[in-house]
Amino acid sequence: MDFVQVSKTVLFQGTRPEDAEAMLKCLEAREKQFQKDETIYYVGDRVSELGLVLSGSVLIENDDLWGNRSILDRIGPGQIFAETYACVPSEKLLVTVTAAEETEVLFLNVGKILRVCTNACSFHARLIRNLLTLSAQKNLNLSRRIFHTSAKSIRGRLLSYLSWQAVKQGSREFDIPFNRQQLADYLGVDRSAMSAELGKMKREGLIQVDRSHFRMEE
Amino acid sequence: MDFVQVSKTVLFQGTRPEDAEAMLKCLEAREKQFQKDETIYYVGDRVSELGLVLSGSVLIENDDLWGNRSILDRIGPGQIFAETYACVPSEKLLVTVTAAEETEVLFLNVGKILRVCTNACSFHARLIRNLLTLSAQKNLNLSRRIFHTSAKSIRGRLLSYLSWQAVKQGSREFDIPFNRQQLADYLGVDRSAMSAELGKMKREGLIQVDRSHFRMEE
DNA sequence: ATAAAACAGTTGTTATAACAACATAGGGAG
DNA sequence: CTCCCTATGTTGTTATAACAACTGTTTTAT
Repeated sequence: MDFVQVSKTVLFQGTRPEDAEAMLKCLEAREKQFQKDETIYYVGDRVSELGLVLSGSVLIENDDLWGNRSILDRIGPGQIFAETYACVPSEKLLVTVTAAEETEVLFLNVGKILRVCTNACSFHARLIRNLLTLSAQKNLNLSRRIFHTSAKSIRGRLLSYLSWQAVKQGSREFDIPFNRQQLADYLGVDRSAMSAELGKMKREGLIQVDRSHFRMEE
Repeated sequence: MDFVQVSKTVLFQGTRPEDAEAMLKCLEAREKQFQKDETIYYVGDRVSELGLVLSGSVLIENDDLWGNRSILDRIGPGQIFAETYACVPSEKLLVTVTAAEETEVLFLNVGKILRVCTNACSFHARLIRNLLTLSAQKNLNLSRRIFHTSAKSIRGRLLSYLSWQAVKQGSREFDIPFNRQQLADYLGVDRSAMSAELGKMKREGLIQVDRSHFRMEE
């Protein structure tokens, strides 16, 4: 395994490669390879290990009762998945995780991470801190999404999201990291209806739009 | 301060009162009292301390640009608030926190919790673990809410929520912890429209309902 | 340079939910 | 018991968004 690579992941950042190596031993991490479209975790599973993507990528998907699959997220190299469930092992997965391509995953038992290592492996603290930070950040992302989708109208949702972006980027003029379809999915609305609403807002002089570039008027 | 009480809070659970006492010293916790309606944290603030409610309760509210205030949550004795923001101190608060009544709050600096205590105060580990578990649980709650509100129709949202309750409670027949208004708020729909939809589903033989008691038919 | 694919905007129709206003039922308190 | 208050259900109207089908535009690949 490439410990330099591991030490640069979101979970291990701040550790040195040789520390990462020691930690993986101590944590009895196991590595596994998946073929494209292979399922890694099934909806309804209970899990106690988080997954760290070493190469390739995995899809977090919502397969509903009628067989419709919608993709919620894509996790690439250096990112982790299922960490929330692994922190609360009693909860069943609401999602399915599959390999988007040929993928190598490193599984880490969160229980072991949390238990203070008897070998006085001091890096656990760092790992736990990283985990907490990641969890908190995810939390904020989820809260924000709920926030921006709490308005009933498309316009309300757009204004909520765009105002936040303006504040965040510290300017009335800014770019957003979504195309139209992605923004519509994020806000939970129909793309064409959203497009129409953006057009109306433009005509009313509320905003200026060009592709992913926006400007909020007074 | 009552250390027995503190040791029983969500954050300190699993510690002994005498440990809690040592930890509070070590963490330089500060206690503060608020009058009813006094603001504790303002929207837009950046914070590095989480709040532990010792007595009374606080409201987490969303005050929008037009002055409408909607209450997102109420945090009572033994519960914590602003912990997510305190874990990511660069993020501005999306909400305002006010005292719902006369309230005592203990403020704890998360940075200090995360830094390993030089006094080899071993209880930090416990605290951090509790914090991580709380964060993960909150995460799951938020994810679930997004899940249940991702359907476009009222019926879809109801089925998503009710099916989940049935699975969670391991029975087609179960009670939910909401009244109609609360459920409507949770699902982000109009109460009367939801009531109508429940009636229709009842007539179609999909469900049986009596107050907060539900039964899902095959 | 051209074809193909992805992206974005437009329009008309239809389905659906919000909203408002009211009706009814339940559950205390006296 | 009956009055009151709250929770819940009902209905009709209106506003709004979804949906489908299409056009035009930009990007990418060859």
